[in-house]
Amino acid sequence: MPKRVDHAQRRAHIADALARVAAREGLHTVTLRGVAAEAGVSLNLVQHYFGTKAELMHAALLRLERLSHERWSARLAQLPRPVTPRALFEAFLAEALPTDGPSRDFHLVWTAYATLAMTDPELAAQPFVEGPDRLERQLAEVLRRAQRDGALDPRRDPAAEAARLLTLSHGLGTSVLVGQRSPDAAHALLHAHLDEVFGADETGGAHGASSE
Amino acid sequence: MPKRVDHAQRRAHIADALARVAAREGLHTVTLRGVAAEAGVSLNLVQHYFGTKAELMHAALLRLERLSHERWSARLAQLPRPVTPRALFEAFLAEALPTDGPSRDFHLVWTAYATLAMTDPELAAQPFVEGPDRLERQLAEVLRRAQRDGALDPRRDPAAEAARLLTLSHGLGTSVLVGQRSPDAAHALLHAHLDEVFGADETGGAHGASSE
DNA sequence: CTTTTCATGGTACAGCTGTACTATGAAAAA
DNA sequence: TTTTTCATAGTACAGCTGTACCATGAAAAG
Repeated sequence: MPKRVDHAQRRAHIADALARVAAREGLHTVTLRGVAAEAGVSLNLVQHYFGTKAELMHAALLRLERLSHERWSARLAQLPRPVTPRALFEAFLAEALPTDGPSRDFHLVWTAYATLAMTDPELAAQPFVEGPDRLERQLAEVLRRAQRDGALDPRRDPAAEAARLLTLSHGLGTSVLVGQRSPDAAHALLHAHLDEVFGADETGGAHGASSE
Repeated sequence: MPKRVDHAQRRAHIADALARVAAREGLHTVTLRGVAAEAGVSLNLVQHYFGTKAELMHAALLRLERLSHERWSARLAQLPRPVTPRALFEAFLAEALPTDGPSRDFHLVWTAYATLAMTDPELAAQPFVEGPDRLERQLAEVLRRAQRDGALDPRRDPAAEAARLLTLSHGLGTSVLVGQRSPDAAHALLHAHLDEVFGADETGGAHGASSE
């Protein structure tokens, strides 16, 4: 055998290059040559590790999903214990909104993929269904626990609240990406929503709906 | 002068053809030849009425926006008077979700355009900022009136509630388009949200969150 | 009737894209 | 050392895309 190369690493390197190009110029402008140039490799190398463009696109999507999942897990892991429901949802809110540059890039490309998947049946719609579904169940479970601990009004439906929060954050995310809302405004809105769900009406908390 | 032709009509015909192609196969697959074939005209005719592809794309977007605005106005106009806030929001909810085929097609293409606008600066992001902004102000005004009439808890912030409702409906719309949620489920969720905002908790209304 | 105007059609062309093919050189295996 | 294996590079090619150009015919204007 010859030079011995870590295939997974090479594929990740190229997939990341695709994500950068897509974030900068749009997913629809992605070409094999463009990705190769961004990755600093030859066109043939991209072909060698992915064969076809469709497979590259698919692999880059899977990588995006994996990285996103890992970021979320890492953020959860470094929450101060014990993890209060409110803290967990604050973490979610910080992760789900495109605030800083890298986060914005990720959400941009992810949204572009989702749009693609709406019409391209071969591009698996799985990530856009199973991913959110899993997150929704996870959040619903947290809410159920919060109810048992008395931190959430027992009259609320945990599943519905989880769905509403996820949907709201997603909608706010795209409104930020498109330039309708500032990240701060989105953050404030989602924060106010959490206040309402967790019943901060009477406590007079000085959270403020302004920036920061 | 020769044959006399209604330019606006020809342009609308071709723009509609673009929308159909985009709804069926994705906005990224749109080509001048494809649109021409869909419209049943020659390639040159598309060039003749739009000159460049960028202008065709732009014109089709403007037409989408105009048609959407007209649909919304028409739905508002045929509401039974006097228009109660709740009825108006029900109408909004019915218009904003991709339920039937045509509505799904519209939201699909609209979302694709929005995704494009996130990275293409020349494609005006205006429609995706000014449109929602105007709608948001409109809904906020309705909520303010509702507060004066005692139909809405005065402690609620009309602007924030309008933003939340719009964002929620948009998020639900994409979740339907991507296949995560059924139109009925989205409808039920938004309905429950309205119930909460308008305070239907204690009235015991039998609205039901099922498929109707 | 002539002439002009313009809607419509056909075709050509340069550029880019995905993909296939061939070559080379280095390192591991024999 | 010889052979094999594979990472990497270069190149070719057919297809499609946007755009420019030319042709034609009919209807309005003179």
